[in-house]
Amino acid sequence: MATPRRVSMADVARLAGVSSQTVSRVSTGSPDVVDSTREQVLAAMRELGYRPNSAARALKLGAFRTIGVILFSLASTGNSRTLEAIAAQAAHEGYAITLIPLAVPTQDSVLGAFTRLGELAVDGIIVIMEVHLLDAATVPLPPNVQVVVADSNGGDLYSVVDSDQVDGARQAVTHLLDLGHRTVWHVTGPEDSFASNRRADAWRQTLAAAGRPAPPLLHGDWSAESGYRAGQLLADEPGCTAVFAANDQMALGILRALHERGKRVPHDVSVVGFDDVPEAASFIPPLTTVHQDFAEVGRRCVQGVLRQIERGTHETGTTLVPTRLVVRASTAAAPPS
Amino acid sequence: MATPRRVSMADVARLAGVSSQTVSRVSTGSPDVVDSTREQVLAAMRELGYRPNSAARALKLGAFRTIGVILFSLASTGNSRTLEAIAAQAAHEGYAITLIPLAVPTQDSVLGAFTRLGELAVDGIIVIMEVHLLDAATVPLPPNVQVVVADSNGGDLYSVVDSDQVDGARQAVTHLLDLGHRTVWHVTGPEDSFASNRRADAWRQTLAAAGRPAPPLLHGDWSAESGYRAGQLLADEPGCTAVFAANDQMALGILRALHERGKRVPHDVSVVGFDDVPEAASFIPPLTTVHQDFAEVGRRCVQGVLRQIERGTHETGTTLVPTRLVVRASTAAAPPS
DNA sequence: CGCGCCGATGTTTACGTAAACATTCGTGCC
DNA sequence: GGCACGAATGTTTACGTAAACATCGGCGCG
Repeated sequence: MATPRRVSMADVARLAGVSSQTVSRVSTGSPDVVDSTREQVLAAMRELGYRPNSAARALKLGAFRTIGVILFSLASTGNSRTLEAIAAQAAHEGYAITLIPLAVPTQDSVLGAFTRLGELAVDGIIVIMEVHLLDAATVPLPPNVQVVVADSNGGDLYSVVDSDQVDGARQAVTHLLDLGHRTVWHVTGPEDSFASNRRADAWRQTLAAAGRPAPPLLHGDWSAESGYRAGQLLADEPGCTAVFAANDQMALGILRALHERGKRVPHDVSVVGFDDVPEAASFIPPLTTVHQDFAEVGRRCVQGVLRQIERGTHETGTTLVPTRLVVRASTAAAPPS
Repeated sequence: MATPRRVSMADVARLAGVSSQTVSRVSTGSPDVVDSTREQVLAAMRELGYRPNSAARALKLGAFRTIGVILFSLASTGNSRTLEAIAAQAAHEGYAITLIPLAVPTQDSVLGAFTRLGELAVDGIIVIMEVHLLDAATVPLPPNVQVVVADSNGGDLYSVVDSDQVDGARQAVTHLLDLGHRTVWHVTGPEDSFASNRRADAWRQTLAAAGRPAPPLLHGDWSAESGYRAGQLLADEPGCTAVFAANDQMALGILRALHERGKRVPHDVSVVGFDDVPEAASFIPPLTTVHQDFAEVGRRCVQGVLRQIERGTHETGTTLVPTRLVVRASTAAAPPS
């Protein structure tokens, strides 16, 4: 177990017959090294199996080429996919990702995560979470660390990247109205979710703009089970011919409830979801839903942080990634009344 | 933008009127500091907002309290959930997670990831991936970095943690046979997946042990769409009354195909899945499936790496996490023939 | 032909921490 | 009461890197 001391620049320098500073120059890609010397150094590196030590580099530079990602749960498709895109884009830019999962979504734990990331000397932070848990006044962030927030509400304090929830919901509702449905019922997500609230707001406004009455809101919690319960209620509403669910899981539950109660989709009731999870195309029937481009959200998060890191500026404002309605087989013209 | 130089131990020491070494002792929790002094130092830390610099600490100690996680995709529920558990457990043990996503699952890219993690001075590595991509002979791992592999085949070279695929598949098939089905069809995952292969092997062996003929294998790729295609074939097989799908997504596709062809589940055909994704309970009908405890897999991965890190030993062998059949409404007694 | 400039490389230093070693001081024991 | 010991704290040093500064040598130009 005797750890054979790591190969350092000094070792490489000795073998190559140059100073360690020249090795450093080669390592950082400085142009001030003549080709022949560079070759010699590279050869020595190869021979010794030299790996730069990022700890020493970080100590010297005060930066790690690392982005911290704080999130609460990976259980949702959206978070997973966003994280995956973040990781991929960061890797592409030569940055590593340090993941801080939060056991509970409280402000205290977010604070703790910021603290830990501060110690870890990350260059930037991406928070995948509702922003109401953040409060700039109490968060002791190192001043040179930049933050981008995904899946959140306001871009007042931080730079925010999000899917265009409002337009997605609008497309969904409009689609149903265009099919001749008199109005559209809505099953919403948890009350403390901004994404859920924005979708509900857009649903209400779209109905209002079309001069249609808004049926009472049904409350779910993103889970298929909660959608199932809502679906049972909807099945008993004789006037309900169109439902917009705030996500695909709840839509799945609604489909099952309607099926069990003998309501045919889309013949009797049309259903639209939100997210476009890969399985949505295989629901019974294949689900019409609003596609979110999580990969793009992740990419823009990384680009946003890196831009701020490079420029040393702090940005605010919201970047919206377009959503689009994917029409499948769960929606059809309203039944003749 | 003038970066106000970070607070260092020296600053704290000056304010507290002690040497920086004493600050270091307090910071590392050494017992050789008298309480009154410790209090003074802690007060100074609070006042200045001191944060230990993990880069310097890592440089000094040669270790980071960081675990690297290499994985190919987060798209699958299993990987996401496993990663989440890994992150949670690691955080609990005071370790950070550095995520390296692989764009392509080739040996070269795994090698590159190892190299990067080597530079990042991680203490251990967890690989969530098929192990056939690893080849100890060619992977230049720092000798003091420990590796644990999840979701893989052999524990010859590394310590492996996996769900008990074999027992899960056995339970699924046995359940169907016990219901009176003459035999069980199987829709398998991608050919290069060990998990998929093990489930298929166990399926075959369980049938053989029961003296039943094994129908031809149907090949899928984990996706619901591939399950749908397999389901279309199965719907045309008059003798097919029971199907075991290698994951829940494919089971979903099968359910849709059977539904479209007028086969009733479970009345005409019973279907069992694998994974127990949260939505499985809301499929039409609710899916009987094999539950995997991804959280436990993640936990054991972390525990395995940390144990090796602490002891400085290299372990091999496989740890199996139990799986269990969850019976819902997609399976029933075989129809009278 | 000599001077100055610039490109290539070497030397020094600092980053923040913790181990190793040094020092101080009080206490107990002979 | 002096001496040895050990607990508490201070001093020195090294970890590996890269910036800042120093040096060296060659080449162009007057």
